Amino acid sequence: MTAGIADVSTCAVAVDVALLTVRDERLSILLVEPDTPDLDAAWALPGRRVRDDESLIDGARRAVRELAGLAIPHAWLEQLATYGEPQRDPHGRVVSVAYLALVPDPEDPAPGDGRSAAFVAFEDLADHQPLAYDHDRILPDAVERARSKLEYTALATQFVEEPFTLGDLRRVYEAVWGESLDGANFRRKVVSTTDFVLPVDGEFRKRPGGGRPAQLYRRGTAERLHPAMLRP
Amino acid sequence: MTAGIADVSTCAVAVDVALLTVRDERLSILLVEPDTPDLDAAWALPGRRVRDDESLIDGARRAVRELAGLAIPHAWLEQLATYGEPQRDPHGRVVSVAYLALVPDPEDPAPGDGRSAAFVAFEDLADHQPLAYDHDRILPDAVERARSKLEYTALATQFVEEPFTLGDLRRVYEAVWGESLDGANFRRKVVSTTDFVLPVDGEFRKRPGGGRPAQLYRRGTAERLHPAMLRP
DNA sequence: TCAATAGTGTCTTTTAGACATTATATG
DNA sequence: CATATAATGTCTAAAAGACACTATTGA
Repeated sequence: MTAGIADVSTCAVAVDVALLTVRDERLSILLVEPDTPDLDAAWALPGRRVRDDESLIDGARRAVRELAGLAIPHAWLEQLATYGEPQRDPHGRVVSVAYLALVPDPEDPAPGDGRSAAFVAFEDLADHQPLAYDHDRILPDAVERARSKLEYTALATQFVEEPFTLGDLRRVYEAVWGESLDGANFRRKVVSTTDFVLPVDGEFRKRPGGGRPAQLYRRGTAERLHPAMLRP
Repeated sequence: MTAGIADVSTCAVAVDVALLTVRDERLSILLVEPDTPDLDAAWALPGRRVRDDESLIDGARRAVRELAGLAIPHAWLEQLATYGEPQRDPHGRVVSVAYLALVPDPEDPAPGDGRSAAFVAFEDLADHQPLAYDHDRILPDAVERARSKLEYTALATQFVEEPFTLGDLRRVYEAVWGESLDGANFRRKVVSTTDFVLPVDGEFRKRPGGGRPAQLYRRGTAERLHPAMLRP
C-alpha cells in the first residue's frame, strides 16, 4: 500500500449514488440529466469526484445534494461496490465507489446546478437507457442489493416516513420485489419478528376511500430480522 | 464524474485482500509481515497499489502472489468493500478496495519478495494485533461476509478441494461459524438443497483412524441455496 | 471386540402459505 | 346497503432440530 514505484498511478476517485424510493407503489430510481449539450447524451446516476478532505460517504451525500437538490442527512446510505475497470470512463481512469441510498418518497427532487433530475420507475427504465458510463451495470446491482436486504434486514422501514401502517410496509415489499403478498401472512410475520416494528398505542390512520383504520407503527431496534422475510 | 475542478484530487488506489482458509479445522487468515525494519511494526493484509492498466481484481490477485507467493488464479475472489477515510493511511490519502478470497488450505504460503507470510487462526488473531492501517476494521467485515454468505450461497465448497465428503463440508461450516453442527441434519439439508453438491457415484474416501468410508461429492451448479443453510 | 465416522429413521417444534372470517371505515 | 382495507383464525405443508439407530471401517 505504500509502494509508490513505477507502473502505479493515482486515479480519479468518484462516488455514484443509486438512490431508490417507492413512488406510486413502484420502485423508482433517481437519475440526473447529463450536463453536456449533446442531444442524445445519456442520463446518469448522480456522481461527483471525491474531494481531498472528504470521506466517501460525505461525497455521496454531496453528489445527491448538488445534482438533485435533495438533502439526505438522515437517509439510509450504504456502500454498494466499487467499479474500477481501466476503460470504464472514456476520459481517463476513474475508480467509482457506488452507494445505495433508500429514502421515503420525497415527492419532488428540486434540481440545483442547472440540470434536471427525476425519479424513474425501475420498470420504465428502458426509456432512459443506455445510462452514462457503466451505470447500467451499477443499477441492477443496487436493485438486487435492496431486494436481498429486505429479506434479512429491517431496511424496508427506510422507505416510509414514521409513523407508518403495516399496509405501507407491505406496499414497500411489493414494490421492491415486484410481487404481491398476502396481507394476513405478511402482518403475522412482521409482528412476530422481534423488534422489527413497534406499535404506537392507540393511534390509527384512516384511508381516503374507506376501510378499517390501520394501527400505526414506528421502526423497531432490530437491524437483522429473525426469522427472515424471504421472497416468495 | 468528469468534474475535475478545484478541491478534487486524485488519490492513490490500493487493493487489500482478506484471504481466508480452513486450516486444522479453524478459520484462518493470511497475514504478511511488514516490510519496514521497525521491530514492533504491524502485520497486515496483503495489499498493493493498483497499476495503470490493471483491473482491481487483477491487482488483488497480484498482491497475494507477490506478497505471499501464492498463485490463486481459480480461487473465489469477490469485492468486499472500499475503505477511504481521508486519514486512514498516515502517508497520504489512499483509497483501498478490499477483496475477500476463499481458498482450500494451501498447506503453506511460500513468501516471495523477501517477506514472510503466514496463516493465523481467527481465534489467535490477538497475537498479531493491532494490524497495520485500518486492517483491523477490514478483517471483521471479511469474516462476517464469509459467515453470512455460507448461509445463502454455495460458497462453502470453495474452502475444500474436489472431490470432498460431506464431513469435509460440515467442518468448513463449523470452522467458519465457530459452532458445532448435527451431522445428520446437516447431511439432510445439504443433499436436499437443489444442486448444492453432486455425488460421485461409487467413490468413497476412508479416514485414517477408521470409520465408515464417506461418499465423495463435487460442487453443484447452484450459486444461491434454496432453502438457505441458516446459522444455529 | 471397541472406537470412530458415515448415514438413516423418527418425532417435535417452528415457520410458511392458502384462505375463510370478522372489524371498521367511506359512499 | 356495497365496497374497501385492516386484522384475526384455522388448516396444511415445509423446514429445522433433537436424538435414537444402523453401517462400515481401523485398531
